[in-house]
Amino acid sequence: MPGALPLNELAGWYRASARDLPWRRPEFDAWGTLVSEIMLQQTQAARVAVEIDRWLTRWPTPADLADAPTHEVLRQWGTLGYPRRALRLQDTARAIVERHGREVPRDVDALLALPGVGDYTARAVAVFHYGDRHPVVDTNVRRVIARAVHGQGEAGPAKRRDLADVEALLPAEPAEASVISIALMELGALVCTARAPRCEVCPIAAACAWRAAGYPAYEGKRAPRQSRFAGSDRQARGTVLRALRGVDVPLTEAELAPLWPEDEQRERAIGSLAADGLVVREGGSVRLPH
DNA sequence: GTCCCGTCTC
DNA sequence: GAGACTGGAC
Repeated sequence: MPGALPLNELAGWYRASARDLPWRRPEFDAWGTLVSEIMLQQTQAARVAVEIDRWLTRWPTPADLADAPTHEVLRQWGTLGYPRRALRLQDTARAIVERHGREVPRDVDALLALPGVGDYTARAVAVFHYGDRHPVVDTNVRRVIARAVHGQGEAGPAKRRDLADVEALLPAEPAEASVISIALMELGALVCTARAPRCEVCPIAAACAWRAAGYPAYEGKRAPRQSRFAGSDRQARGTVLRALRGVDVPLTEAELAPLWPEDEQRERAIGSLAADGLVVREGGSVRLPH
């Protein structure tokens, strides 16, 4: 087992170099933290940063979002991507109102039970807002640990085991553990990046097992190649939903047809959007849910 | 064109 | 464990 990470160097680097992001402001409450973490699941921080304040101004509490018309929630979600997250966020707001007395739960298992909240998001809220001690493991953290601790260039597919691995290297004190978790994420986002790591400015380069081994090429399993977006069902779904966000009336199949001329794929896209609850078919028309 | 990268479903 | 799911950056 390689030596321990220099945690003091890492924490010091974070304090000096962290980006000034809205959700790191001290006045961000538990709800704001949860909303921002859901948005950050699939979307770059810079894009979330320009949307989060507008969202929280409109729906400052779970009760406000629970009562909102779903079509307005989808419109406000805009082009953040993966709009099923917006539906699940509203479902989560309703669950918080109904099951948790309008307060975002602190307990990790209660958070995990909320729709759209998985291993990363549940612990991010418990750690970054409530200050509890848990491993917060996203892809950045897994890559940093893979390199610095295990001497591997890449992390390979996510495993449950990763949580225990990270937990083992966190300081015992919850506040210190929280800083290390956020610092590992920030290091992976800014310095220990996937494609062009900037080892010359890395605060833990001297202890990095991958660097010490001479940057061996990664031999393990890789995530499968992502299929093409152009011409995909994903693109067709996005095209239909974008059109519906832009109007406040249902669109007929005839109005949608020119936007995605291939009939079979357009129908499949509308059908899968309806199955997800993102659109409603009514007669020969398609609309956003009320 | 390639990469990004958490949750859910199967 | 594998694949679906968006839109934008590079």
